[in-house]
Amino acid sequence: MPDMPPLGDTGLAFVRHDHSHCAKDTLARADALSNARGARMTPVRRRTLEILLESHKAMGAYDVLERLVADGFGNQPPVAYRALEFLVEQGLAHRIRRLNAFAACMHPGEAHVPVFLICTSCQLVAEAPADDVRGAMDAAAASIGFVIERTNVEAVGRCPACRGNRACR
Amino acid sequence: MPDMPPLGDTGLAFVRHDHSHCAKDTLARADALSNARGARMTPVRRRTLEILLESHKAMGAYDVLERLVADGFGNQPPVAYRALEFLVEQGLAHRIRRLNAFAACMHPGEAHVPVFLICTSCQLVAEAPADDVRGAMDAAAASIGFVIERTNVEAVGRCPACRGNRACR
DNA sequence: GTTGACTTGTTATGCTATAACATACGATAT
DNA sequence: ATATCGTATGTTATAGCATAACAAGTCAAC
Ligand SMILES: [Zn+2]
Ligand SMILES: [Zn+2]
Ligand SMILES: [Zn+2]
Ligand SMILES: [Zn+2]
Repeated sequence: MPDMPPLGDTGLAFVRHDHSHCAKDTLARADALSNARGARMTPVRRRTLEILLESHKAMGAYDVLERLVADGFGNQPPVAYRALEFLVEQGLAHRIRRLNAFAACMHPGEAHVPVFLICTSCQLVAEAPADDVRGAMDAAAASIGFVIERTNVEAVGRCPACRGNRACR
Repeated sequence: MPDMPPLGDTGLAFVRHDHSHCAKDTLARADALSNARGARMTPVRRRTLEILLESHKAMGAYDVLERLVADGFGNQPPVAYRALEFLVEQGLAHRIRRLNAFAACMHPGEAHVPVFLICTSCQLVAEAPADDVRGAMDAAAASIGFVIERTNVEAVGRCPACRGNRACR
């Protein structure tokens, strides 16, 4: 694969790339990770992850549900919410609170602080590497004796492609 | 005021302090700011800010609404949402997405990147100063050509008081 | 006093999320 | 084998969050 970005594939979402390979690879890593942990990657859960991996956009639970229904799974909200909850717990997906939506994790198994860059034009969501963001937050918190357990760090703005295009996609 | 924290009152929410003074002062600054800008601080809007300022907790729109109703304002959701929207636009309140709730800004008029520390035990929310958090985010974004417009940075964890108490408050 | 911009009230609806219970499945132990 | 137990899924019902759209009131400028 000659014109793929290097392994530090930050912001891959905003770069033209072989997404089918990208998705397949991430799914494989997720499977391996689940196996190694003894977590049960059941059909609904795996299908839910596949659906999230179809694009670098975030999906609402009800959108995921629609897709699951089409595949013959139960058609009530808990079906989607439970599968998504499992994926989030396993670090295979992230919840994007700003969008009330979920996105597949592009770095499953790698220790990383998810920082999301959300393009307001094309709706793509990239997971940026920002370990120093977490460092800065820990420092600020520590200065007042607060101990951080979990974080949500999200930013909306415009991706390189959309800033280039007048009309955007 | 001898035992008040110094002006860099970060994490004030987690420190015992003269909150009535804290609230009155913040409200006064908000009023001044609105005046200076020609923004219309109408009765509902001002009352909404007062309600948010009653504590350092975040409040859901429907909780705010209940209070507004008790004061004789309209009792439909848009009444609360519109007032809250105004306050957020004017930088007098912040939306805490993780909680689907709103909190008064404790630094109105000061340029600041809101970083919220949310205690899972006592529900208090502090606005920490973390300009280097924004710096780190901008750097990460810039490295892939993304331009950040707005951010949500939130952390849940435990505040100093709650870590000290076995049973918490 | 009429116009026009803005604010508030009100109706109605849509979207997001979870509690609670029933059923099915799969592994383990007797 | 079959009883048992934990886990996963299906299903019903409801709770919680948010906004569109229109009507009615307010206020200042012309
Ligand atoms: Zn991809
Ligand atoms: Zn991730
Ligand atoms: Zn205070
Ligand atoms: Zn603030």
